[in-house]
Amino acid sequence: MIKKKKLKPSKELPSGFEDRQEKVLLIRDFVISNIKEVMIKYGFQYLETPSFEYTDSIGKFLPDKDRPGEGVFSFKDDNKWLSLRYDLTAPLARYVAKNFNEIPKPFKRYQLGTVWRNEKPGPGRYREFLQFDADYVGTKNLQADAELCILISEILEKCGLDKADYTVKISSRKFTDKLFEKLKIKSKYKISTALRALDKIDRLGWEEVRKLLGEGRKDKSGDYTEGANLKKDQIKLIENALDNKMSDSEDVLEIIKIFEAYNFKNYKFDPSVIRGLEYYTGPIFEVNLNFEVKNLKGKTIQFGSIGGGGRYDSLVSNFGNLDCPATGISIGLDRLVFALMQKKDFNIKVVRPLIICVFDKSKTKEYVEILNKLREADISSEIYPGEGKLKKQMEYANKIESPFVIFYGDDEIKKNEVKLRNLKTGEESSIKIENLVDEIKKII
RNA sequence: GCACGGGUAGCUCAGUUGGUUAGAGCAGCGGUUUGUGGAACCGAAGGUCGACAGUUCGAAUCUGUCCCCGUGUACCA
Repeated sequence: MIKKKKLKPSKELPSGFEDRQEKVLLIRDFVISNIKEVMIKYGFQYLETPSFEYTDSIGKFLPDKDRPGEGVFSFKDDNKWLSLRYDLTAPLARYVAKNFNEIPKPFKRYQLGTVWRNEKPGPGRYREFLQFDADYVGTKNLQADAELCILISEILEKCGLDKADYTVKISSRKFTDKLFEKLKIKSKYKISTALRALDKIDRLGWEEVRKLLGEGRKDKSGDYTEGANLKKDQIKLIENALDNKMSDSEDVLEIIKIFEAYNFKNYKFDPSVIRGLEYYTGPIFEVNLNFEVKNLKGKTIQFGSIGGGGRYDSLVSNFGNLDCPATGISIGLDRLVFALMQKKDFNIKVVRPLIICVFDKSKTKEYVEILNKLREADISSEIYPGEGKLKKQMEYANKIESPFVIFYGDDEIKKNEVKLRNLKTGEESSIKIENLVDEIKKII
């Protein structure tokens, strides 16, 4: 026999995927319950769509690639390409197109769901994450856009953030369209390169962005990025237009008016908000946090936005000849939770069971009697689920941070009582069986 | 994709100019009272040093290729 190397399965996670543990999940649940309350208050319907869609219905199809739409996870099923959704907006558009006659117009829905992106992960950026999405479909009324910004603020404040902790930035695709028109910049390449450069002002600053608008930029690792090759005076004019924090874009002005009617103040017009290039057609928004966020090693990181959105008046019409304007906003919940945990001390109560120690397996019936009394009173409890000596059972109780351990051995059974040990203080007390539930309810 | 850094025990890491059987701390397992945890002590166990090829009497260490991870940068509907 030839000895072959045993191939062990890898215990590593695919890059960009994470195990999420209880503490984080409980805070995420808290955020989700706040979201649901706010959405009900604002009159939205709850919707769920599947994780997979046909590839051509969730994004652009790239016919020259063997694998459709780089950036999504796809596989071929029965000769048709399927992909995991990369956001909740495209599936919504598909849903609206499919159910166009049945749904009310306007249609307001919210959705919570996992989305997947087949991209290189980075600090705080995963390839699988939970997204929250709220959309108004079938209305051009800019009150919808304004309400989205307001409702996001309400959610954030419900989660414990102050007004100073975040800013809703708004702009409009029309602002930059107008600007480039004025400067007679017509090349699509130049416009998209310039937009991407402007999107980086927050992170890189004007000095670097000027290079990206001009000839190009070399980053500190030595990598070179081609620039938009604009002329110096054009760059200057762009800079001036963006520094002048007043919008000349009608949709932005109207939204600001609506904000005033709602007495909503925590917004900022910021023309450097760009957000993707493809489907937004009008107002765009972005939600930024104003406090420092540290990574797991304690290093302060550029956290970027936790969410954003905008108006996409032509997305639904891609599915057919449907005239259907829409606007939406989304939040990356995992990122929000990560930041919230650093800002606020959540004393989320993690419930741990009381443990009934096992002295003798043949006494299981007696243990179960105690267990049933506790569980009937909704007290989290268990009979020690492993095997081993009392020492091991105590170590287990300690490790899972159980509040109390119950001893119900021969001595106690004879006296019709249990011994209760407080794992924090080490105190022990004897309690008659009939008083057990009441006594425990008192101290827990 | 591009650039730089890194892959040694379950985890965090050390390993000197290439030299016998590759080390530590923590965790885990057993014990120091078989009815008492969080501390301490003792003991045993745990690794084809990311993969493959090459140089060499000899490779965790040098060279090449590939894979994976991290950071920056680009892309991101």
